[in-house]
Amino acid sequence: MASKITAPTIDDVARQAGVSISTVSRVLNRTVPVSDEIVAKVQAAMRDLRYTPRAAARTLATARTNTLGLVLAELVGDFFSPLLHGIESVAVQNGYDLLISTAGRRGPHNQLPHSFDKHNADGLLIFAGCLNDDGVRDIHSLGVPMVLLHQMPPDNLPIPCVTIENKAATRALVEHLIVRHQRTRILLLTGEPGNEDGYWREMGYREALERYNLPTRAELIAPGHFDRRIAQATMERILRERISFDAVFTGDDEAAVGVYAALRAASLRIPEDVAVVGFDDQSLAQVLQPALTTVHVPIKQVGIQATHSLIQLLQGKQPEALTLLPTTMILRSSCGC
Amino acid sequence: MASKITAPTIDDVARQAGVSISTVSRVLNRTVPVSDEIVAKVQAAMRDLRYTPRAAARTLATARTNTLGLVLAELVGDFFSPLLHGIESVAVQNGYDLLISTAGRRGPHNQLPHSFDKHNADGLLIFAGCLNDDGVRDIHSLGVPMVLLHQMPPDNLPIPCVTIENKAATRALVEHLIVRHQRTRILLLTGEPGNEDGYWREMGYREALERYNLPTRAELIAPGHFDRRIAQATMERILRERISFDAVFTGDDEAAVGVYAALRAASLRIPEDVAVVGFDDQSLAQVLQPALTTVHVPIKQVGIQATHSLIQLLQGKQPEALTLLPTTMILRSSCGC
DNA sequence: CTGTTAGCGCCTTCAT
DNA sequence: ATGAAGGCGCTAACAG
Repeated sequence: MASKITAPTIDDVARQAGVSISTVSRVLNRTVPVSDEIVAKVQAAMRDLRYTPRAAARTLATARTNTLGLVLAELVGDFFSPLLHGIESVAVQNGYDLLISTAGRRGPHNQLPHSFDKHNADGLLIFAGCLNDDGVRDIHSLGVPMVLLHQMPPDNLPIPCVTIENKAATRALVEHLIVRHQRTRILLLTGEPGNEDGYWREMGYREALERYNLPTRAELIAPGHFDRRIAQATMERILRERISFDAVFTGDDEAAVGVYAALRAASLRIPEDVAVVGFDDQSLAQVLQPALTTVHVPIKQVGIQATHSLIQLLQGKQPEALTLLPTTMILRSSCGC
Repeated sequence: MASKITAPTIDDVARQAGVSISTVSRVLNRTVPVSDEIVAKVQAAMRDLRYTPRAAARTLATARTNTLGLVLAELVGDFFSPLLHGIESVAVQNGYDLLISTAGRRGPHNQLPHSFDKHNADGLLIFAGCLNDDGVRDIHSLGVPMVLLHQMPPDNLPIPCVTIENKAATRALVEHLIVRHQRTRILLLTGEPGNEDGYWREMGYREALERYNLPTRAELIAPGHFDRRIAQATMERILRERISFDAVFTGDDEAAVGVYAALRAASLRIPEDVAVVGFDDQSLAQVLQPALTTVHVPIKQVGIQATHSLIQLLQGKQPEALTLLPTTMILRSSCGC
């Protein structure tokens, strides 16, 4: 395209080194022993010519792209960086490139972004919220290797899934509020409908209340959507309606930001008037004043594990069907500790 | 690989539709008019067979990958998400995929990550801190279309560069501290050596002091490296050494987090005892207490502009050599306003 | 408007 | 240990 002088090909290298292209290919791929002498000559020729093999040609010949496709919902937030970081580290370590794509923000779709058919990547890493069950089924039926992150496969399809322990951690957190800090009217800010993390966190919340014979009041369950603005709006409404509460489980840390803002605007003190706890332990959590009590999520590990599983799949091995990464409660000051 | 049954090719579609492969290719690429009737037949066949063209084959035939390579230093921080978001939006809009790669954290390298030769991507987006001057020269001499982000090309090479206005904004910010808030001993936390943003911010700082005949004291210039931990360590040292100061320009918002922590630990009040200002306007800035006065950086725009420039380059057009995006001061409470 | 054919650059049997 | 030749799937002239 840009340069008129066509880049050197394997033929150029072969000619320059006085060998056949198969030999060049062999030193390139170390697939078969080649005499040291020739290896040296070939490598010299490659260096001279500044030769680099054309990825497309190899792919066409081998039917492997050496590329992992990453499908994400939205490239936002504190969450996404460590995840990608984890994925990237094991991908490069295993010689894979990373092709990135976002599914757009309109919620789960039933198709991949059009560029992502099975021929651009050897396998797919699919984050929750990108593909609905139909979409997952479809890709799977095409025989595309894939692993799901924070989302269970439909119909018990044998698709590896990597996610985190949500329910028990939430229950422990809410019980902490009840037992340690004598809170009885605990507000729950939910995730978006269909979000599995949100679903299990809600289950954990309900279990904790039940366990201590506290009523589950409908007016104490409201949308937070793991979003600071939505959480703030919800809190403002609840304050306006004078619904009484003495604690709030914000669903995630991002939502906690909105909760803090609303509470501060209403001159309510944290944790004296209202205890606040989040989930994720994003880097934000330590910055908030008072520092946020939350649950640590090993998000980088999620990326690492998922990528490992995918690579195992590509190697014909059988990865763990479900990897449930442990989470741990982080007590800071916003709960009253 | 995974599926034994080889995926359908253009030949299968042609056979099924009763036409030649060129015709199929034509309806695929809309390069030449095809009769409606045949278009319909071909599309039906494609749908039946669940056909998707092999990207590698097209690439080999056309010498185009339809992929943009993104070279980043580290996938961390608030900074990176909006940048990637901007890049991604214009990439997909123009039919490009995104291949991501990190250069590792060991500072600028003189080579691309090995997977990133010119044959994997049509062009490269290179973020500051990934490639040193030698590296940039090298890639450029290969004729690879590229644009630099937050980094100027060496030797006045004609490589488009997209960056932001650092110096004037910093000067205005520091002058604000001087004029509005009567600060005279203003600490500067610098970026890493070689970081261009940091360099220009330091220049702005110096100009502001000069302009108001304030001395530039060596002990008031110390490393922050745009990193909260390093900034915090530096602040702790400065407090320990009882160096006197009444304000600090933290270099960026991330460093401001460390500064806040150190000042709080020393029971110094912001802004009464020490005024603090940052740079970037990351989402953190509003979360900090007191809310951080800073400079807004249109980081998503940087991504958008850079990608536009790269695409222009790929289209043979001549993009702006240097795009300097404007920044604006955001007055919040940490400066005393 | 449609079909035929020659590559694109590399890997991979198959010989040697 | 090395060379020769076919083919991966698609596009792009070139005919018709």
